[in-house]
Amino acid sequence: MELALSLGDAPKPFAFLDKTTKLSNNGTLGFCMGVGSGFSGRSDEKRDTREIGDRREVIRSGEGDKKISSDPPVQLDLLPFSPVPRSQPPAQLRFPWLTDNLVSEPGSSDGMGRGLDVNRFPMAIAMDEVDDGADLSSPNSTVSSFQMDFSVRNRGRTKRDLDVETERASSRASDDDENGSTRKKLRLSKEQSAFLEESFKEHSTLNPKQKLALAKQLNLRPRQVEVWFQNRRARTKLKQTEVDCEYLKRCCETLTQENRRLQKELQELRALKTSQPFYMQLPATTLTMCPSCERVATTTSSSNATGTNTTTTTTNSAAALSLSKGRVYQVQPHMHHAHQPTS
DNA sequence: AGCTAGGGCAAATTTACGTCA
DNA sequence: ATTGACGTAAATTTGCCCTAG
Repeated sequence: MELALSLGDAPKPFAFLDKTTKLSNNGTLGFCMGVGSGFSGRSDEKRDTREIGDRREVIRSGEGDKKISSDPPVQLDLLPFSPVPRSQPPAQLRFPWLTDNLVSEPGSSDGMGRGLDVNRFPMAIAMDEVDDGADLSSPNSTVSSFQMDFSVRNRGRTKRDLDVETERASSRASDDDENGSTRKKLRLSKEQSAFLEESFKEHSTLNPKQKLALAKQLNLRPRQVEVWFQNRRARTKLKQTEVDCEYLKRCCETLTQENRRLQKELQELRALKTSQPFYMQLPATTLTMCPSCERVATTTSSSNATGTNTTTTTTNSAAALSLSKGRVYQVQPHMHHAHQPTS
């Protein structure tokens, strides 16, 4: 059995999962389990990641160019997962609502565009590190769907509610920046969290500009945004691990049941062999499993007046096993046979 | 090629906050 | 109203990897 570890890699549902589910429903189990490890595993593993299409493959240096299976069976669909590979400089990822919000809207008094009006925050945060470079504004940018959703979501709440909530978080952050003494831990407001969550759905990692833009947008320190994304990735991985664990448990149970069933069958066959010795008079049949093609060759030896006659037929293992039931047979492992052409 | 500094990330851990009995 | 336990999220620490100089 091959276990390929690949936690939460692909953003799409797994075809493999459907397959294994089907198999399980039939009371059998596919002997190929992949359990994902999307965050490239432990830190002590040398790793490299590369994006191929919308797929991300994890390559560990200790394994040469061997790739971990990219088809894990159970995927908790929590991940956006199209992170920027380390090996290449982060391309400008699309954050449509960000790019818009960073550009002063013509006719907009606050200059922050639509959506979260962070200018309502009384405390200005130290954003001198924010690069006001032109890269942040895209000529093709449009109002993002999230921004629309964000506004809709807040519609039921009063302006005062939002102000109070976000002010609490941001003012605490600003206080910390200012006095620099004891750093109080702040809870992000629901709006800030939701915004970060939406960003995370777009991209689970941020390049520096996106980080700064998000920080500015939410009136947080860039470090806070960075930490939030780190923790979010950790949470996602934890959840995925739990899901994988559950899946493996079920696999284990199924395999145990199958093992019991086979043991029982074996016992029955043995009992049959001892209770009905007349079967021994039948010509002995040798089942030979070819390790490469997994075909079973049955060799029947019979004696006649002129000598021993041996015939060999090749069939697939399932058929051979079903034929062999109720019949005395010998199993000879590792006997190579000449592959006969199959029609 | 080897070295170093800087940055980013994962993992582990700590700490502060919010909730509930 | 207070308190302690507990869960969770924010923040910190540590160590590794990668890249640029």
